[in-house]
Amino acid sequence: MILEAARAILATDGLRGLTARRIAKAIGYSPGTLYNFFTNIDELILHVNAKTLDVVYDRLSAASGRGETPEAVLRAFARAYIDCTREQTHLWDAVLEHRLPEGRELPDWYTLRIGRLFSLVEDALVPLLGPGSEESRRRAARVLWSALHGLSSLALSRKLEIVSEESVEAMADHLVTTYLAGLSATVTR
Amino acid sequence: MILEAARAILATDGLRGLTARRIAKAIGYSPGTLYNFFTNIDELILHVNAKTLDVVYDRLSAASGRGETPEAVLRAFARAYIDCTREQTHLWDAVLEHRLPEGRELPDWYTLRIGRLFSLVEDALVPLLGPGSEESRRRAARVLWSALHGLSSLALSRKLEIVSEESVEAMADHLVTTYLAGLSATVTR
DNA sequence: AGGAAGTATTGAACGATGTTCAATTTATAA
DNA sequence: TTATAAATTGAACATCGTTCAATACTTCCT
Repeated sequence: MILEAARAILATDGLRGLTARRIAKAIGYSPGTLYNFFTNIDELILHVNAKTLDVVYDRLSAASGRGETPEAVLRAFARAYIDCTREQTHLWDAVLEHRLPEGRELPDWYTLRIGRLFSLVEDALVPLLGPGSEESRRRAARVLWSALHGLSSLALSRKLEIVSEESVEAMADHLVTTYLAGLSATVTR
Repeated sequence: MILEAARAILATDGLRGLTARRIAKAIGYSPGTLYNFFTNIDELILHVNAKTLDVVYDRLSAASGRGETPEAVLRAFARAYIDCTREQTHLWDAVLEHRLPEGRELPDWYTLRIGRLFSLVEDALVPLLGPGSEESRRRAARVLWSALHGLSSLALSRKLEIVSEESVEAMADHLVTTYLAGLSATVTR
C-alpha cells in the first residue's frame, strides 16, 4: 500500500517529489506510520526500486524468447530495456540516481535483482561462449550489460545530444552487433 | 573561492554533505552570500561538476599522446578514465548522481564539456574510420564512450560485484579490444 | 461485559535543509 | 565629509526526515 503510493508519486514527480509526508497523505495515514514499516526513507526507496527492477526483469524475460540467435535475443533485450526506461522514465531514473549514504551497502535482496539481469544476458551468450568458457562468458555478459546501461543512462539524462528518437535503439543495435562480431573475431582467432 | 570550498567538501563527504550552510561556514561567509553568485544550489553543483569534467578531460588529453594505434589510445583513455573516477570517487559520483529538477535543461557551457569528451574518442577513431565515414565514427565514439561510462558507473556504485581491484581495468581493456575488433570486422565485410 | 495487555497510529516537536529579503555594513564617488 | 552604490548579513519561512510520548484500537482472558 505504502509502496504502491510511493511508486505512483515517483512515476509522476520523480525522486525529488517523493517525500514521507506526501506518501502518508496519499494513503491517508500520518508520516510516523511509514517508520513502522521502513527504518528510513532510503530503505523505502530501495523497495520501490526493487519493484522497478522486477518489472524490467520480467520484460526482458518475455523478450528473451523472441529470438533464435544470440544476437537476436540480445537485440531484443536491448530494445526491451530501452523501451522500459523510456516508458517509466522517473522510475528508472530513481534506480540510477539513488545512492545510499556513505558507508551503507546495498542489501542482498537488492543486489540479487541486479544479478538476475546479468544472468539473463549471460544465458543468452551460452550458444556463443559455451561450456568451458564460463569465465569469459561472465565477463562478456557484464561488459555488454554495462555498455547497454551506459547507453540508456546517458540517453535518459539527455547527455548524448540525440536528435531523433530512434537513434538510441540504433546505437544499441550497433553496439550488440559490433560487440558480438568482436567476440567471435577474437575467440576464433 | 566558493567553488573551491564546495569542491573540497564534496570530495571528502559526497553530495549529501554538500549544503549551503557548510560551504558558507567553510569560507567564513553567511549562507545568503552564496545566492549573490549562484541562483540556487543546483547551479553551484553544476559548476563544481564542470570543474570535475575539466580535470577528466585534461587527464584524457594527456593520455591520448601515449599510444600509437587507435586501440592503444583508447585503452589509455579507458585507463585514465577509470583512474580518475577512482581517485576522486565522490567528485565523479556527483557528476553521475546529480540531476536537475523536472523540466530544467543542462546549460550549454555544461553540455559542451561532455561533448569535448566525446570528441576525444572520436578523434582517436579517425585512423580506423577515416574521412567519408564521419557518421559512423560519430556513432562509434558515442557508443564506445557510453559503454565505458556504464562500466565505470556500475563499478563505482559497486553493482558489478567485483572481487579484485584490477578487474574493472581488465573489463575495460576487453571492451575496447572487442569493440574495435567488431568494428573492423563489420567495416571490412 | 469489563478490564488488562498488546499493537497500531498519531501528531507535535527537533534539527537541518534551500531560499528570501529588509536591514546593515562596507566600499566608492563626489 | 557626505551621498550613492554595492556587498553582506542573519533572522524568517516552508519543507524535509525522523523521533517518541500519548492516544486509539484489538485481542484475549476472567
